[in-house]
Amino acid sequence: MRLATYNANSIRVRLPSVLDWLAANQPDVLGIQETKVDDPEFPADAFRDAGWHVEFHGQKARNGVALVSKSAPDELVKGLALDGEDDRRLIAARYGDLWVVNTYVPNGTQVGSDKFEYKLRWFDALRSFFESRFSPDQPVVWMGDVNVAPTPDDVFDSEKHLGGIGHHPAEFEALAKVVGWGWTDLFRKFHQGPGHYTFWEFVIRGSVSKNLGWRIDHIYGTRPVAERCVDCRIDKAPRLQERPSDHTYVVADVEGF
DNA sequence: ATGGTGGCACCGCCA
Repeated sequence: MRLATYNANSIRVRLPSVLDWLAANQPDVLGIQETKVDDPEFPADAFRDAGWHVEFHGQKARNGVALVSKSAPDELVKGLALDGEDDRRLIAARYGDLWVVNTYVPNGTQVGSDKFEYKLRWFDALRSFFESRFSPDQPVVWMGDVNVAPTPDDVFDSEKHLGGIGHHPAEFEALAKVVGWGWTDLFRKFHQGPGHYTFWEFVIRGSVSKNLGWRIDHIYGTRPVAERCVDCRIDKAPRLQERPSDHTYVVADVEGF
């Protein structure tokens, strides 16, 4: 089973490169975040014409998530119950024995803002989601843009960014509470140390070649998944050099399922 | 170098 995650920052703009990547890499499930399109406008036919199943939960202009897969999901969940809002940041599906949860965690915009508080509450609601629906003993994958670089190794110049958005102790704590439910960071099972990033500063020229980045796109597995995970790697998006705002794919290979 | 880019909306907002 090959699993992958990708922040598209507009699925309509990235559609050709995503279809190329799917054909070349043949994942069983790809989770996409920031599709930025309302469901009626989602380019579903393009995926289906290429032989993929696709499920999506989006909105106009921002947020939005999708799951592309080789086989059709057996169960589907859309949205995270929070403040009675129509959440468009979570989509989850069961493929046989394996559940895959794909999330786009709120960015938070600015430390101390209402959006920052919302981000922290969103993490709390996500932990409740996992608690109420799954057991850490069953095979579950959680993937997506977590919008937090949780350790000094996960962002360039940690000292400079500590206390700022994406690298704040309150975010570390909120993410740790979710991870503490029973998740293993699959990338860190295989790679340690600094410099492994999935997203680069988009307003600094040459940020990609200077590796001024963040590791904010993660794939987690419960123990049954982590035990069978044989590789997890970062695969730079095809047009990354031209478009530093592109995130990259994170790919995990798991035996079985 | 306290700058700068990109997508989508709309005449700014968000990342």
